Amino acid sequence: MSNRTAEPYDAKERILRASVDLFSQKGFDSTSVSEVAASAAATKARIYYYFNSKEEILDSLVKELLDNTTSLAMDFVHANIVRMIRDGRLDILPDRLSFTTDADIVEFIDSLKQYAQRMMHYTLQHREVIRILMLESLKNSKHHDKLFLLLSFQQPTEKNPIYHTISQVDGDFEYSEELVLFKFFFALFPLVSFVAYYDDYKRTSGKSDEVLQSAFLSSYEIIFTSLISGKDILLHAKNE
Amino acid sequence: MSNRTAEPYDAKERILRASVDLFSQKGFDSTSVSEVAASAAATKARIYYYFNSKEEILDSLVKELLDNTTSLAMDFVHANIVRMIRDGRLDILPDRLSFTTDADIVEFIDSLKQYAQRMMHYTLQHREVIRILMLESLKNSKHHDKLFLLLSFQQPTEKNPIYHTISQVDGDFEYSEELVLFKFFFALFPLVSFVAYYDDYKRTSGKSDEVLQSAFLSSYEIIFTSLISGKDILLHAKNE
Amino acid sequence: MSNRTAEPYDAKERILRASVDLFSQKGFDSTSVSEVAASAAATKARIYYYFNSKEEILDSLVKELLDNTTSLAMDFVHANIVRMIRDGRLDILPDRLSFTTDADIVEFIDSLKQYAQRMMHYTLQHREVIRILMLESLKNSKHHDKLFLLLSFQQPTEKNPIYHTISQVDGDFEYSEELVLFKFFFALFPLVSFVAYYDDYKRTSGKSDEVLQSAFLSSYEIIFTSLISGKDILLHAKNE
Amino acid sequence: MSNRTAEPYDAKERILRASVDLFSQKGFDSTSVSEVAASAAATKARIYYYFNSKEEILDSLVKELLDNTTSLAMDFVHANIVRMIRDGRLDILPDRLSFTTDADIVEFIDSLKQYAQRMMHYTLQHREVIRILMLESLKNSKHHDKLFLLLSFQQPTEKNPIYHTISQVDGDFEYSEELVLFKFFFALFPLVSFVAYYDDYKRTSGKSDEVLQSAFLSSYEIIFTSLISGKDILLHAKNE
DNA sequence: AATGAATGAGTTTTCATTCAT
DNA sequence: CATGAATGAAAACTCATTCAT
Repeated sequence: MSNRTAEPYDAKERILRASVDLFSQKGFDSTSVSEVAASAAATKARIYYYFNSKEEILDSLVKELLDNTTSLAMDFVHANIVRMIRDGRLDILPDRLSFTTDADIVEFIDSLKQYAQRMMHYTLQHREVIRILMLESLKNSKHHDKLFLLLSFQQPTEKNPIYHTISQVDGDFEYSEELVLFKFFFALFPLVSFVAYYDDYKRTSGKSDEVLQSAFLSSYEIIFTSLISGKDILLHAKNE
Repeated sequence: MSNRTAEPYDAKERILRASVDLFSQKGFDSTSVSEVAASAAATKARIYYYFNSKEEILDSLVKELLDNTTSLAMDFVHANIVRMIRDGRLDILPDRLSFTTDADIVEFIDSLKQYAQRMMHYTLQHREVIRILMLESLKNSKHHDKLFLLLSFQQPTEKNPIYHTISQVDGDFEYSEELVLFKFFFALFPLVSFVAYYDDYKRTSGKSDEVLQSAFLSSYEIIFTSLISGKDILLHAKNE
Repeated sequence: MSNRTAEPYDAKERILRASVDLFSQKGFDSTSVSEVAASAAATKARIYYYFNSKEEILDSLVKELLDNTTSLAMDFVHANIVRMIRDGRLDILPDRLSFTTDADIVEFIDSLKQYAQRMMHYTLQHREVIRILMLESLKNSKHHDKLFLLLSFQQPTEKNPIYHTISQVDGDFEYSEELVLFKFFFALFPLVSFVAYYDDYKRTSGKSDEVLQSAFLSSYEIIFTSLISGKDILLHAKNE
Repeated sequence: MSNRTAEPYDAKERILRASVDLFSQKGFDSTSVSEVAASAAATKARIYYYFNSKEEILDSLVKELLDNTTSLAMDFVHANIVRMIRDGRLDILPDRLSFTTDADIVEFIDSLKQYAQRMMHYTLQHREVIRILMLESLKNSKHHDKLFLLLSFQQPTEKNPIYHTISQVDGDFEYSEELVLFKFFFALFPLVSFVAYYDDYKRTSGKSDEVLQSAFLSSYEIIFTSLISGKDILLHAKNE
């Protein structure tokens, strides 16, 4: 309100956007504050007026992503899992979800589809930050474990809010190690990878956004369907 | 041999090993040549005697990984796919592999298991380089697309040798986009992710190497089984 | 009075006090205006509202010290030296003070003791500023010669007021070079050093304030007694 | 030997000399490495090749001074005090030195004069470093206590070598607090002050080096004569 | 009267690379 | 073969000061 003049965004926002661009293109370490300044049409000193260090810019970006994705996840958990457990329509077993009726399964899978779509869209829109997060998670950086936190929807300061929330309605639920590992590397990482490498894959494949995204969601659906009782691949695995 | 003194490896090898360690811990950009020199007990000048630039060290590491994994893959292709196509026991369809008899399926899946195990073991042993490769692939670096090359077993100088080799025995084989995407993000990336984050996941989960690796292979088996005709999840997807 | 709020001193005073603290701890150069602002619970802009520059804060502190010590010295000169010269009880010779009677010596030494005590107390109370002054006097700063001015009780704008005052009652008094040098390095500097290093010396020696101060005054008395005719060490020196 | 070309001193020496000049003129903090580089006709990078930090330059200078002055002092202690104690000609009492014969006093004072002269000459030659040391000693810097160490001839790593040496020949010697304080502020500090402010005092007084130095030594003689039994001012103080 | 926002010029330090020997 | 010495360029960050409001 105070600044109705030329610049479309205020300086702080411009610095953050420039940082996202540059960090995701060249990596955090290889991006100099001078570059950010030039790209954001700000002076270096101005950047240090808003942020105490280069790192704080990164922190700011990472925090926002973690907050928003956690929020998305919590919405889903509340609106579906918690509700269905409360209604006695869902029980969480160590190796699968157990629903009371087939209609419950259909409903759950349906809401899961919508959730996957929302999450894919949000993370695709912020795929540069995802890429930054992946980059940092691969090093011994301050944000080393942030990708893990993201994937388990934990905040550094508090325990996994999803786990906590579900615990309150289903005191003794627990996952098998095998299920957790499967979820991690064959469900969560694929999403993160898809998003992080989206532009590259798109360029290589030459396909449209729509084709790629719907192909991904189809595949994803197969995976998470398999995580649910009755028609799951993990049961196959168990039976083997 | 030329070196009568104590050091177990020659200088070049020590430099490469130190680089792997440091690059995978701190990232390529954040590792200085001085650090590599100190860690390798060599002088900076000596590093520049063996390598023309810091980048050339990285190139060397990446090339070796690509050569070896491609080699592993080609062994499998030759020993199984090519042989079975030649013998008329296998045909590659756009969305699945078609085998002549159930025994062929069993044999193929069995060799696939062994291949997966070999590949997992090799990449786990070189997981630092995998991590470096991932790091670089996420940036606009020179090695930006090396992870893609790795995943599609292409060398920068030549076309995909697997595709090429199979083409010679099955002139018109082709994959569906959906299958390729699934393979990429739900089979290849999970392997790469598993390997890259192995140490973190192990620490977090507290499980033993054996438990983790066999859990991963079990899950992996489910995925690649589903990529083969008859018992696949992609068929499910199609039917839906 | 104008300030209804909590702060015990007005902003300007707080800034000066914070500056004394910081300048004497870290030196003028190493203290940033931001630090002063933080320490004084004021904004940087407010500091520049009261003072035209960082240097002006220092000037202000130094001026106050010089004014007050000069004032103390002038009191002594007027109340004792001027009075005794006027009364014909004292004459200043190049290398010593000459008194008419032994009673005059006793009286003079007695008032000198009291003066030394007052000066020691005042400078000890403001020892941070003394330290700042010493610091600056050792550099080629604007205040380079302020310590000399202090020690000779001169103000930058006027001649030595002590000299001037005494001249008015004793037109031809003059000091020998040797006496001046002795006074400087063996009387004035010891006082300044004692004050500047008081805290350090106290910590090192582990003695109480009282012990230290009275030990110093005893020693000091020996020195200035020796500056007076009859029982002086300078005469010894001359005789040698 | 390797560099017989243009530069009269090698680079490291030039950097140290330039640093002495600048640090003593402007203070350590206010001197930038760029200035040192320019003044030493070296590049900044070259300075950092020889010294790990700006501080290390200072450390180097301070260390050299401390080593050399300690060395000078130890020579005196060995050649005189230790020798005379061993010969039974000297005993150290809490408040004075006690000699066996008058000839011993004369001899000792004579060697003390020579020592004072040597020390004055050495410190005058290195008066910039003395000034630096004083500057730093007045702040809470790393070298905060180095002036104290200098004045008590202690090295940071070892105890006072003089004390230690004398202890070996006179197990129970000890000084009175009053004597120590007198020595500090009326003997050691005057020397340091004289040296540190030599150029300023000379300019102000307009006297020649010879006049100043001999005037100082005369005064100094009075002081240290007074520290010796028989003709001392401290005895006066005691008697009072 | 008071200040939040901003900055040009500077700071210390690092680094990949070169080259004479 | 191998390296000690050297550096131009750039890094992250600081600071005294200004000024519109």
